[in-house]
Amino acid sequence: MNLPGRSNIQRQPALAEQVAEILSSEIISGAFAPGMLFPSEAELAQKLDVSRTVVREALARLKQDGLLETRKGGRTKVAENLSRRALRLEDQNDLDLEWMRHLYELRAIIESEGAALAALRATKKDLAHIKSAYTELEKAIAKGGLGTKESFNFHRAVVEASGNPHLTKLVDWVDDKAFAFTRTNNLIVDKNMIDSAQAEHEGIVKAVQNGDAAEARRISREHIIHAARRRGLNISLP
Amino acid sequence: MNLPGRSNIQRQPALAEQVAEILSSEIISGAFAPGMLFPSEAELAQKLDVSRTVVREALARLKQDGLLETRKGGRTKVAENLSRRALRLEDQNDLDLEWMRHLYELRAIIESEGAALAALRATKKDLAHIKSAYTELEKAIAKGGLGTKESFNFHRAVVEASGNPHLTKLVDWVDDKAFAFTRTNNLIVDKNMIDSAQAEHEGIVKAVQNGDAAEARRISREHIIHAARRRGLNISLP
DNA sequence: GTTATATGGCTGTATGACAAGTTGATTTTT
DNA sequence: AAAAATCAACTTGTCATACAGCCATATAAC
Repeated sequence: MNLPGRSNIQRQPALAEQVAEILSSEIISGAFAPGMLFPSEAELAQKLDVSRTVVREALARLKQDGLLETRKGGRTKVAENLSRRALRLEDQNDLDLEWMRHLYELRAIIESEGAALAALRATKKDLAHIKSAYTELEKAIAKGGLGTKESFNFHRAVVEASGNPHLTKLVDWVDDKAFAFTRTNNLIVDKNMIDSAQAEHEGIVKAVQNGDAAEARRISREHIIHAARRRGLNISLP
Repeated sequence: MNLPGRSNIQRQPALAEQVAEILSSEIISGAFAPGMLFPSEAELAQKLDVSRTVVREALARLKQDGLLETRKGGRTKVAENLSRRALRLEDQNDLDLEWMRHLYELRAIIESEGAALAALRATKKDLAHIKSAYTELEKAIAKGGLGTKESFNFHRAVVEASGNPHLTKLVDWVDDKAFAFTRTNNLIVDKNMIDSAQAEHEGIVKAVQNGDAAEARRISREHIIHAARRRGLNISLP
């Protein structure tokens, strides 16, 4: 017998989710212009042949994404400017290597610039935070662990020192996706890899401490490129 | 008489929105660990003293954000890895200058790196696209317009040539927010500003065309810094 | 012609009902 | 005693209905 495995059995997504998907792509594709009136819930329910409940839950999702705006009594409108909408990198399959390669490329860019800014702006508190995260990482490795979580915290501590909350949030987000990739891929690691990675971490700490932005950027960028390579992702940056 | 103006009258957000806000912050603050079971809809409805309908719409929003996962019959769980969640820079008031300053800083970083990559990777098609967008922008300015939309398209064309879809999407998103700021602030512009901006645009085109990544990066970065300064936002980058 | 006033339509909320699936304890079987 | 089948309680998904509150437009009154 050769069963397909639980995870490959396709479960029909909930109706509300399907409806949200449909309406969302309609809006994004431009079938509804910004500011335009949206069909009423009753009309949508009738056309899609679902209950108003389902339509409302779908609309709730679109509102959350900033695609629609509603007012009690008034009619639903497509958002005037979509600038408020959330950023979402369509969650491609985690195993899509090209997708991940581009993500690591982005990561190399924003983390290295974050490190450069950190070198210029890190307060004493920031620096203490970075060093503490570095120590934690070292401890985790000494214990024989991979230090995945600690590494994540170290990178976060560095970018936090950049003083730019948007950049911090972005790096946080991207790193989270990258680390998820590591988790799902059960990466084979040897002591060598970990040691060289840790050497790079140390280099970042020193550069930030010395206020050497260019060096912090350089090492950080190299570090991510190496990290990507360790995961079989080949990236090159100018 | 001194009325507060329509936009200052506070409208009570819908219950579902408030509930979503509450639950969302509970999760993000860590009160619910990833993978943890979430209270049932009935329980939430009772505790929050709202109907199950409201709870369900709130949950629909959280599901859209990738914070929760549900299965018919099974209990709702906090997402195991929050990596799928959407990125959202809490839409602070557009007039929060510090917020905008940081946004422009981020913009300078990612656009300049996008331009650098574009210089290395732009195909003939990409280049034609960039040039066409540049021409459109010139036309719009010649007509006496601000060319806001055309400028947006030009920047998008450049980053698209980077060949990195994530970076493209990110730049698109950030630019959209930045341009919204320009719109709402009714920027005072003089011919001088427009001309110097256009000169910088031309510089980017040439650098990309020549495959000069460093130059493309430099000009692009300067360009955004100037753009920010024209809007009264002072940023400095290493 | 301008100002009040109905009116129908829309979203927001609540309630009740049932289907379909999961979960964990209970019972049965081995 | 251990494994398997059963079952009952609970959970999410969906539908239907009802009504409150708000909005825009048509209608009536002045």
